[in-house]
Amino acid sequence: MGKKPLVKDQIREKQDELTAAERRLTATLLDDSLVAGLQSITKLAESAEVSTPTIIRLARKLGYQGFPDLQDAIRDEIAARMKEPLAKLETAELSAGKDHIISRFAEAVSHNINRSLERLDLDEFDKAAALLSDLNRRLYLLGGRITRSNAHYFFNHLQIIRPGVTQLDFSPSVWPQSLLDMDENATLIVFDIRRYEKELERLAKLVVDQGANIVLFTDQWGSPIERYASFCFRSMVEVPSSWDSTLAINFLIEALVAEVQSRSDSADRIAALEEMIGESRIFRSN
Amino acid sequence: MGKKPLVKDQIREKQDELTAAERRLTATLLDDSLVAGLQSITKLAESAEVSTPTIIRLARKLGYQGFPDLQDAIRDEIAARMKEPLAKLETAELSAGKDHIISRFAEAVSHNINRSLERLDLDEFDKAAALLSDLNRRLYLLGGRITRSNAHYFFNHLQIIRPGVTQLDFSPSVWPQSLLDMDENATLIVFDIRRYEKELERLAKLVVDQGANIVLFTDQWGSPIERYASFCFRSMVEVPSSWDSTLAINFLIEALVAEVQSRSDSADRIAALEEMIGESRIFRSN
DNA sequence: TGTATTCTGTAGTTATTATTACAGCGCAAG
DNA sequence: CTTGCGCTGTAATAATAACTACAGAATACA
Repeated sequence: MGKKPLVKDQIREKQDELTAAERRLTATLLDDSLVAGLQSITKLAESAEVSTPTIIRLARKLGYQGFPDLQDAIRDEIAARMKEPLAKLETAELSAGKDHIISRFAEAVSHNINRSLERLDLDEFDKAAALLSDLNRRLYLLGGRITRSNAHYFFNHLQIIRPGVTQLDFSPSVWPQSLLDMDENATLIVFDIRRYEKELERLAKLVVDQGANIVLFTDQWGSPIERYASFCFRSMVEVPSSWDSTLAINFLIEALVAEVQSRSDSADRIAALEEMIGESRIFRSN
Repeated sequence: MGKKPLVKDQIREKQDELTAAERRLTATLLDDSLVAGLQSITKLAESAEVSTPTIIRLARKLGYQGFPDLQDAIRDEIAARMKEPLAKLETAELSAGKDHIISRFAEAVSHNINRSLERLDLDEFDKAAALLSDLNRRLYLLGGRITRSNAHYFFNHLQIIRPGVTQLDFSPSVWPQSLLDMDENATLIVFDIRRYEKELERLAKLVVDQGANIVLFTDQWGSPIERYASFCFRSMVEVPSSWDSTLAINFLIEALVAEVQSRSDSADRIAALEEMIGESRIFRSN
C-alpha cells in the first residue's frame, strides 16, 4: 500500500477541474491548513458560503467516499503534523510569498530539527552534558572548514561557564602542542559534517589512543569519526541551498550550553567576568 | 472578556478531580495533542475505551455545554497552532521527557523563529540579499562578544561565494585600518544583541559617516545601531537558559547565504576553490 | 460484611448531520 | 433568442451523533 497523498496536495492538483463554488470551499480549507474541514459539514458550508452538497461533491472529486471519509484523512494529517516537535510549516501563508526562499528554508529547517530531535537520545544528551560539566575534565573544541564557527560558538560559551576549555586552532600544524595534554582527563568536542575532513579523523584517532573522550557532532550520514566517539550527535543538515544548514547542530549546542550552565552553577564565575568587562575595556580586545 | 484557558491546561488543572474512566479519556486526548477530540463522540469513545456519556461528563466538568462545545474549543486551539510557521511544539510527547531541557528549548526556539519570521519583511530580505550580492560593493563583517561566532559563520560562507569580503577583528584597536576603506561602496554587516556593545555603535556611526551601508542583525528589543542601519533584522533570542539563543539569527544568515549564492552564480568560483583544496593542503592551514 | 456513595456503561430518545433527489439558475453555443 | 448542459442550492430522507435516564458495578467506609 503506497503512501497516501496529502489532502492539501490533492486539492492543489485538482484545482483546475474545480467549479466556482468548489474553489470557494477549497480556499476556505487551505486558508487555515484544512482545520476548517473538521467542523460539521453544516458549519463548514456556512463559513465557506457554499451548500452542503457542494462539499460532498468535492469530497468525491478528491476520491473520498463522503464527507466523513475526507474528514478522517484531514484529521490524520493534522494529527501527524502536530506530532512533529516543530511542525511542517505552511509558513508561506503568512505573507503570500509561497515560494520565497524563506518559506522553503523554514520548511526544511523545521524538518531537520524535527528529525534530529526525534533521533536524539535524551539519556545520551544528559550524559554528555554531565561529561562537559565535569570540572575535572579539560575540554578541547575543534571544527572543520565550516563547522569551526559552530565550534567557536560553543567555545565562546563554555569558556565563560567553566575553566579548562581550549579551542584548537583550525590549522593542524599547531595541534601537536595541545595533543600532548589530551589524556584520559580530556574531552575533545569535534564537529565534522560532509565533506568529512581527513585531518579531523586522524586527530580523533590519536586523541582516543591517548585515552581522551570524544563528543562528536556530525550530519545525518555520520562522520568516520563516529567509531572513536563516546558520544555522537547526528543532525540533519540538508536545506534548499548549495550549503548545508548547521541549525540543528546549533540547537544542540545551545541546549547543551543551557544544561551545562545549570549543572555548573557558574553564577559566581559569570558575575566576576561581567564585573571585569564592566570595569575595564582591555579584556574585550582579546 | 478574558482570554480563554487552553483545553489542555484545563485538563491538567482538573486532573485530580477526574475519575478513572475520565483519566483514560484525557490520556487519549493529551496523547495526540487533542486531535483525537475532533472525531465523533462515538469514535472517540471507542479509541479511549470509555462510554460516550463519560465524554459528555468530562466536557461538562471542564465547563463546556456539551461535546460539540468542547470540540469547538479544541478546533480553535489547533487552528491557532497550525497558523504558526513552526508550531508550538508539545515536543515532549515524543519521548516522555516532558520537562527535559530539550523540550523546553525546542518550544522556545520554535516560538522565536515563528515570531521572527512573522516580523520579517520579505521585501527587505530580498533587497538586503541583492545588496550583499552586488560585487561592486565590499563587505565587512563584525560581531560582538557572542555574536562574533555568527559573524564568522556568515563570513565563512560569503567569502567563498564572492570576492571582497572581510571579517573585522573583534579587537577595536585594529579597526581603523579597515575603517579607512569603508566608503560608499562598502557594506558593514554587524551583529549586536544585548548587552549591546558601545564599541560597535561607535564604529557604526563612523562607518555611516563615511557613506557605507549597514546591515544589522539584532534582537527583539533592538540595538542602538538601528538608527544607522539601512537594513535591520530583529530576531527573538530568549530561551530557558542563562544565555540568549542566536538560532533565529542563524536562520536568517543561512537563508541569506542561500539567496546570495543563487544570485551570485558562483559555481565557477567554488569549483576552483574545491580544486585548490583537493590538490593541496596548505590552504587549509590558514 | 453490609451499606452508602460514586462511578460507569447500556439502551433508548432527541437532535444534528450527511446524503440524495430534484429543480432552478446561469452561461455558452447555435 | 432559445436550447442545452453543467453548476448550485433547496428540501426531504437516511444515517449518525449527542444526550438522558437509569441500573448495575465498583469502591469507600462503617
